[in-house]
Amino acid sequence: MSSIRYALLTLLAREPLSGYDIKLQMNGRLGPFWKVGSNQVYPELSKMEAEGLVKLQGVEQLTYRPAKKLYEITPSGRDVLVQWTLEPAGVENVRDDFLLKAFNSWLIEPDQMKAQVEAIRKQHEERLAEYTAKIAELTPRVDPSNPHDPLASTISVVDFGVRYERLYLDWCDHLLKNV
Amino acid sequence: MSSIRYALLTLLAREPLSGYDIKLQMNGRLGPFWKVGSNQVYPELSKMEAEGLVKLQGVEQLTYRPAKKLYEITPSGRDVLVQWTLEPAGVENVRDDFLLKAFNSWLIEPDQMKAQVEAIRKQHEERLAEYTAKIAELTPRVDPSNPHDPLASTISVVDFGVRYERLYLDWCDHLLKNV
DNA sequence: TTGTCCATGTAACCAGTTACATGATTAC
DNA sequence: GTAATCATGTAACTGGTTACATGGACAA
Repeated sequence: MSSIRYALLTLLAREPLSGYDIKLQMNGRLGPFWKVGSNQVYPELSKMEAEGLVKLQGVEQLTYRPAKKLYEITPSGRDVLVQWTLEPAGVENVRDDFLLKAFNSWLIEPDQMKAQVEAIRKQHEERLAEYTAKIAELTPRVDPSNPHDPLASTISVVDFGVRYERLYLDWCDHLLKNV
Repeated sequence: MSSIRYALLTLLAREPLSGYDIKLQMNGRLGPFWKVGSNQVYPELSKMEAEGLVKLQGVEQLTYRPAKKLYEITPSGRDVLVQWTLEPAGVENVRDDFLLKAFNSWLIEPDQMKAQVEAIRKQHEERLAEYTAKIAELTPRVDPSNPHDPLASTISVVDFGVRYERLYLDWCDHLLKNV
C-alpha cells in the first residue's frame, strides 16, 4: 500500500483544498476510501509544499476563526500523480476483522454467530444506502461528452462500493442460511 | 483493525503451529487474509506465552535444521479468542490502491486506463482460480453432521474471497465497457 | 555458484490511531 | 454550561513493511 501522499494529490488534482477539507472529504464517504488523521495530513502537506508538488494558494481568514490555508496542486505535483496512476497496481488483501471472526465461527454457537452476522449486515446495508444515494446524486451531473470529466471517475469508484456492499449482504444471507 | 494477536490465536485454535508455520499459512492463501512478517510473529508469540494464552508444546529438532518451536493454544487463550469473536465488529474500509488510481482515471488517456484495468483484471482472475480450487478441495472433506467443523468456517471465508474476486472482475468489465 | 528452503530472530523505518492543545462561535 | 464546529498542529503509541543475520541442505 502506498503512502497517503497520493491520496492527498488525488483530491488536490480536482480542486484547491485545505488540510481540513481533505480530512472531511476522506473521512466522510466520497468513495470507499482511506481515513486520515490530522497528524498525517498537515505534516505531509508541508513536506509536499517543500518539494514543490503543492503550493499555498492563499489563506482564508474569517476574523474569529483559525486561518484556513488553501493548497493547490502544481504542474509537477500533477506529473507525479499521473506517473503514479500509470504504474501497474497489485492485488491488495482484504483485511476485515469480521472475516477472521467468521473463520472462528466453529468455536461459538450457531445462534451467537447468527446474531453477529445480522449485526454486521445491518451496518453494510446502511453503507449501501449511502453509496446508492451518492450515485443518484452524481449521475445527472456528469458531462457525457467529456471523456475527462472527474465525476465519471468518482462514480466508477462509488459503483465499486455499491457492488462491494451488495456482495457483503449476499454473503451474509448465505451465512444465515447455512447456520 | 485489531492486532495480529487474534489472527495468531485463530490459527492456533485449530492446531499447534510454529511461528514459521503461521507465517506460511497467512502469507500463503488460505483465505483472503492478513500478511505478517517474522518480526511480528515471533515477538508476539513470546508475549502471548508470557501471558499464558499459548504454551510451548515441544521442539522439533532435525539435526541439520534450526529447532522448530511448536506452540499450542491454552484454555485461557481459547477463552480470549472466543470472547473476541463474540464482540461486535465494525465495517472496515476497503483500501485498494487501484481504486485510487481509478479515481484518477480522468487524468489519463482512455487507452492507458484500459491497459491498467486489463492488468489488474488478470491478477484477480488468478486469485479467483486459487480460491475456487481451494473450495473444490475442501468441500468434500466437510463433516455435515458436525456443526462445529472448522472446515465449514474456512469454506465460508474462502467463499467470501470467491465472491470478492467475481465482483472485481465484473467491475473491471464494466469499466472496460465505459472507457 | 548462485539461489532457495528451512526456522529462528533483530533493527530500522514508515504508516496509522488516539489523544491532546488552542480559541472563538454557535447550538442545545 | 456543555458540547460541537471550525482549523491548525503536536505527541505518544501501535501496527506493519523491508531488510538483514545465521547456517546447513539441496537443486539449477
